[in-house]
Amino acid sequence: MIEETLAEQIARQLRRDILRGKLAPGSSIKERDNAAEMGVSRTPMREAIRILAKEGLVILRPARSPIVAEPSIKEISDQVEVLLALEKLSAELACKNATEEDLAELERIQEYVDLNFDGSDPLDMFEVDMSFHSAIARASGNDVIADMHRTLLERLWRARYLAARRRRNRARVVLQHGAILDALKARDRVAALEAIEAHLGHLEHDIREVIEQEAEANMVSGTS
Amino acid sequence: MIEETLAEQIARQLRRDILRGKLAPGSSIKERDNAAEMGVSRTPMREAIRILAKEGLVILRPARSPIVAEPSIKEISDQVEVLLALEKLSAELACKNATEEDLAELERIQEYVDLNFDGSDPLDMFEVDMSFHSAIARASGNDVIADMHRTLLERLWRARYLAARRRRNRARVVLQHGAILDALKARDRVAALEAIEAHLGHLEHDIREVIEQEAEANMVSGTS
DNA sequence: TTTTCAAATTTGGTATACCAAAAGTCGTTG
DNA sequence: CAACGACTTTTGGTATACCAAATTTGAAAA
Repeated sequence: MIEETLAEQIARQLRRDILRGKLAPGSSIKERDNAAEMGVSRTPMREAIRILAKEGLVILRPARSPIVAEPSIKEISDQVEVLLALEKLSAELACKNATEEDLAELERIQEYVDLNFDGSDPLDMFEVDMSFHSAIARASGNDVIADMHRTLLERLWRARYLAARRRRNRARVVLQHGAILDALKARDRVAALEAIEAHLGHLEHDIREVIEQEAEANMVSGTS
Repeated sequence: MIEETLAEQIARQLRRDILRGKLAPGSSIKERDNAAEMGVSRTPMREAIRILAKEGLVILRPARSPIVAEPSIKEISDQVEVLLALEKLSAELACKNATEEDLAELERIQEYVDLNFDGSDPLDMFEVDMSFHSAIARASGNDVIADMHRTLLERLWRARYLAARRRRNRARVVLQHGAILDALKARDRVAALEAIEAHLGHLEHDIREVIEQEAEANMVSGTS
């Protein structure tokens, strides 16, 4: 069979539309209409919706159309809180368990950022930043942590993207990543925790700011 | 429509069979055969399998029958590691955020255990123990933590059940729960962390012991 | 006897049709 | 004019049929 199932393709398309804001939060996703619109049957569309529900992007309600999730500020800040905790735990474990390949991977990413710091697409840089953090989670050697971390990054994609666009402080990011990397290479648990906290400490604040702004914008335009 | 969808009923039934060991790890779940066997069509069976896949109980392989997951010792110990971290984080947050109702709920469970300590069904006690820990996660006030915690408890159901059956040290459990509860009520972060660690510290060891025993048993009977 | 290739079977993916429940609508009645 | 109720529409849940890919099997050839 094909490498990627039709349902997964649909899910990917819908996910893109949702994260890019093309599908407004709160809008309903009727499996009949959407399926017809995309020229597929209801079966894969149904499964695609379930996939996105699992990812928290859409909400399944009994006997109701699924709707695009509208993450509240609390939900997002809860997610960031756990993301921070997971990453601190990762760093701690990585000091103990990280293989040389794990560290090399982190270094490779950091080098890439160094070289392409200027002139590269912000969205590209953003993806690289995500991959750096994912690599830390993987370096913990704990697959459950890596999975949960990835899930949270996915769910926070939109919020993080908005926050990252806002602040063009990539120089700071590079420095902070370097501090984390150095601490991990030295297997210095305390330094690693501090570096992580310094780096992600701003994240919740940034995200909260962006989300609140968006909430206000919606308030006046009446998309509540 | 009905309260519980047919797919969910099937998922519940399959989950029971898997966790109780009725469906051996590694055995394949063919959606055609299973659907016919249970007298339903493939559609809800298919969805049920996806639900269980999300829970980690079955593995979906491209172009292959789904099989019952056979969690390795590392997977389980990874899960326990995260469970412990989440619960410590919960306790820490609960010291700050727990409402009076949260604490009352914990106290209610503890009282129930006190009263029904003797003479009650071990499986019943086990469920109550799980609910105590879930309540701690909920008391953190962070829904993401509560969700992840619940997911981990579900995935660890079988391992925890085996471990709990083995050691009939419910007296110790009651005492340790009491210590946790006291620390939370006093909003004493350090004491809470210590109490959690003391309580769950044994868990990984117990589970590892049980799982290794089972692995050995499978080794000789050749179910590998 | 071994190897190879093609036909048949198995199995998951997709499309379509039908059903039942919930919500929306409109008319009737108090 | 308001409120209640029956009818229609909408929508998700389920069953069934068909398709394509992957595996298996068996026969033929080297």
